[in-house]
Amino acid sequence: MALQRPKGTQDHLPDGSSGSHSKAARSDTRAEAFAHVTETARRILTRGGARLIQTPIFEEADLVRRGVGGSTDIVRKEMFTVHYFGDHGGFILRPEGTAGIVRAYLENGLKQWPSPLKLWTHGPMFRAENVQKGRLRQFHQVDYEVIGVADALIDAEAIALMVEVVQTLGLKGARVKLGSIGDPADRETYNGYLRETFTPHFERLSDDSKDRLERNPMRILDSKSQTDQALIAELGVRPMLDFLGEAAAGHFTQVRGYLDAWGVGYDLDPSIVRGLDYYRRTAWELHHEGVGAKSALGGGGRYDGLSAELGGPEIPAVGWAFGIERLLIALDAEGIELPQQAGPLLFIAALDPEHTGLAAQIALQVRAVASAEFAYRALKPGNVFKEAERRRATYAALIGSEEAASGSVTLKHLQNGTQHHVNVNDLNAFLLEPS
RNA sequence: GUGGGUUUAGCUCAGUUGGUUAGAGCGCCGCUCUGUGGAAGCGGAGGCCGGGGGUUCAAGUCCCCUAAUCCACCCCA
Repeated sequence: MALQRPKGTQDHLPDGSSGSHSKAARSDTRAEAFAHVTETARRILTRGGARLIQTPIFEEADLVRRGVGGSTDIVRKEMFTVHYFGDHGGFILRPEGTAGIVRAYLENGLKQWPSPLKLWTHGPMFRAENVQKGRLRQFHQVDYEVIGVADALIDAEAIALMVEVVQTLGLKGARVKLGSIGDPADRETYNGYLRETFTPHFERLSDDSKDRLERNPMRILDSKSQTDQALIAELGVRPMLDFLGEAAAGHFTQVRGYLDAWGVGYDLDPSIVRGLDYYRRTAWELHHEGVGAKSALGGGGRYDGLSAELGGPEIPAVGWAFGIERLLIALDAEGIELPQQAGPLLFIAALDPEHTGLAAQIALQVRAVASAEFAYRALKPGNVFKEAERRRATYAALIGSEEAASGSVTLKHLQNGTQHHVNVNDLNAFLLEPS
């Protein structure tokens, strides 16, 4: 096929655009379902005081490398770089939202706003990954960040908000997996412990885990290899939570205390490892069985170290993001139908070509108070209703010579079948009456 | 980067052991229907069978390459 979108991208089409209303477009490409997710997130997050922020979808390469972390797969092999003529270090299509938001916070002096500053955004992210279920090269996230406060109360609020967004959309099967990766010193201690523990048994590790032992030993713990899991059990490997320092342990206890008190459910998961380097302490993922191999809808955590890493002052922060495509997959798996754009309140058509302009004029008049569409050409009476029905209109109106002469329309409510002659001057008011 | 499956109309799919002009359902357009919709009937448009190469008298069908897509590994949302 000559015309083909780039690998790992999707067109977001109007809902139902495959032709029939009974057969929806593919669940992961419905533009109106997407909009419903972001609108729901906006409503919930802004109620909590979050302000909308939008940052560029490309950033300086150096910002992304330092923000995400040089040891991550994202930086090692998944970046889309932007080249152009000129003497410059290059740009990168953003693989996640946090680094750009923290950059904007520092660059624009947002620290003078009341603290903590709660921000939210949504938009496309880019990773040069191989494609599979719920994994795209351009995907979309809803992103929430709270900058400026280190208190555990803020972590707990962030988790509660994330859960509220997906539950408000109707999702039932999502579970929070909660852990803590401690402070950097704690993690260093723990990684040392893991290396000491596994190195004598190096040959028994899977090939992937042999790699992990050097790069990121914590990854061994959630390996899918049965031999790895058997070895972990046999050695009685202790969890990260045992190695939390006093400060991190206290913080984690507080987070859990708030969630318990508020009735926000979660599963304690000591093997939680975040993919990005900047995380500290609280880390969590939101999982759902419907979304494929990795089952993660999204994740979040505290990243008190990022600001300094980017060259700013030490500023504590916590945030999360979820993938909109993955959320739609999960909703689809639960059979949840999201609302799509409603049809017009009025569809109006003329019976004769000389009145089509009048029909359009009336539609324009009605648009002052409601949605209205018109037929661009004259229709036979039967087809007026057929066309109105196809557009899912509430009312159909037709104009023949009698109506045109008397300045009225014949108006029919398509659901209950009631019909009236309404003067054009009274039409707007009539349409607004409850039917 | 690796392994496996798939690719025929807008969508979901048939297509015999290779053999004339490639089919169905839904959808789309029109007619029956010039003052009343959802139905039904009839008619129509729409395909270089993902792309390229090869075998053959003959390829949607067999072989090779390639792309996309789906599932999985690594890893992430």
